[in-house]
Amino acid sequence: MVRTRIPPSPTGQDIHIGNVYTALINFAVAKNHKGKFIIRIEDTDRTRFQEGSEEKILSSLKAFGLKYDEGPDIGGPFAPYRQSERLPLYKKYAEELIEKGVAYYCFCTKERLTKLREEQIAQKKTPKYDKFCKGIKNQESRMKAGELYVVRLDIPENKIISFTDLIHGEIAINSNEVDDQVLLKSDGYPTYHLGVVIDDHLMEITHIIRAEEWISSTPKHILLYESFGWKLPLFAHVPIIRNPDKSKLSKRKNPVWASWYLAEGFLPEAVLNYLALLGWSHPEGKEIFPLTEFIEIFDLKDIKPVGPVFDMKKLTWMNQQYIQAKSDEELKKLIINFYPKAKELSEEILDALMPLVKSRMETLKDFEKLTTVFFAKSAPTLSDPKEKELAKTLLENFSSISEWNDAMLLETMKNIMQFQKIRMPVLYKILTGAERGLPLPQTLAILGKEKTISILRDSIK
RNA sequence: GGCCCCAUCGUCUAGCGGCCUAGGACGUCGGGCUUUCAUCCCGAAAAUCAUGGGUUCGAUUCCCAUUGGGGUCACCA
Repeated sequence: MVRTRIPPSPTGQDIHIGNVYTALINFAVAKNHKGKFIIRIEDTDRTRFQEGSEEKILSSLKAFGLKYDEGPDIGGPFAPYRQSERLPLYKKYAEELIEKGVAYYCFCTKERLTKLREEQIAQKKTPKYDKFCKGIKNQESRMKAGELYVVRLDIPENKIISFTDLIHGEIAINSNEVDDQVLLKSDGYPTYHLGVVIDDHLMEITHIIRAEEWISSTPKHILLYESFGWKLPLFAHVPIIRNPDKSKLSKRKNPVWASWYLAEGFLPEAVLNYLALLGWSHPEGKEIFPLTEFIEIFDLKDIKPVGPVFDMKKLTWMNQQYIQAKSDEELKKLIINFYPKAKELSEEILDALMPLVKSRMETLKDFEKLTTVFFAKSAPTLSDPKEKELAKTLLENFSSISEWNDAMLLETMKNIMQFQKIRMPVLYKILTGAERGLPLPQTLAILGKEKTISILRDSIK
């Protein structure tokens, strides 16, 4: 049984879009193998903990359609799925490591650690803990005296630790490059390294699929698995999504929160489709395909190890494609849901608007600015005398239209344009305030004669 | 800086030794359609396959080096 997971930490206002990408891959691998996709909240950093973050993360995941089989809010056979609720476990395993002699207590103060690091940096050496506390005397009495301590992993010297990454292949790192990582913090919480390994094992995770930035700490994890005598899971490090300047996608340079994309009117399935195309391509060269199809044909080994740049332009195009593929009825629902004010319009108007609006929306947000004329309470008065004159002409001509439909309106407008030697944008400006927009005759036909006339009256006041 | 990962049009990518005078998509620029703007359709520009060495009858494809980019070096994940 394939089991994958993502371990978000509730330290931000929402889930990072890069994590949505990782979640997508985890989800696809699990579902492709008819396995389970799990969410485990890694809330072990009390200083960075943010209230409400977990709820937001979970709701975003749901909004994107990445339905998880086990998680903190829905439970599962390996509950609890929140690390803060599993504290005794980590302590127990940390002690086991001490007993086995592969970890040790450390009483070093922040000050000593800082000083040590500064010295090492001054000597142009890689900062590393000097194992000062390894085998130190009086441990018990110091602990009893209330001294703070941590548990550190005792990294062996000069040992090659290698593993096969499903995306990168063989990766070997010398243990000399690895620091004696703190496993259990002085507040009793585990660090990421202890927490993931224990929980991934206990929760029977088969594939560790995470971002590439974790490659360098994988040796620590492997050492832990070996120390516990546990079977190693499969590792796959997916590329890190980049800013246009190639640096790691960050909120300073790009919108990164999942809900931002939703709030901007991007469709979840479009975002997922776009994400799927990063580092991976459809065997038939398809650009647009549903999640179900992706799940069916996706294979981890086909992911390219290169860090792709996040291209908002292509995402926007993708979104537009998805909007166009919607039926009028579906689109209407999406719009009302996104922009509740749309309900002020009658069902009839909304229905008539859909085909007009569909090919002109890149995001759901675009509906608002495309349809302002329908929501305007009164039209602004024109100041330009020429425009005013034109408005009068329109008023006269429109008033005499007996059959108020787009064909008649177009005919009338064409005549005026020809006679006045003007182009369409001029009429747009007068009637809608903008120089372009939805097809004018249709717009006015939907608006109705009465409203159109009143706009023109207002404008020449 | 040490270590690790990576390297095909501006961007996402196809390519897994000969089919490549390198294909597709986004974007860009032309054109068509047309009542504006879009959609849609057609076309164009755009990569000396980072560079230099090998291996081979033959390298975008394999190997090495260099260069460049990224990641990582916390009681954060």
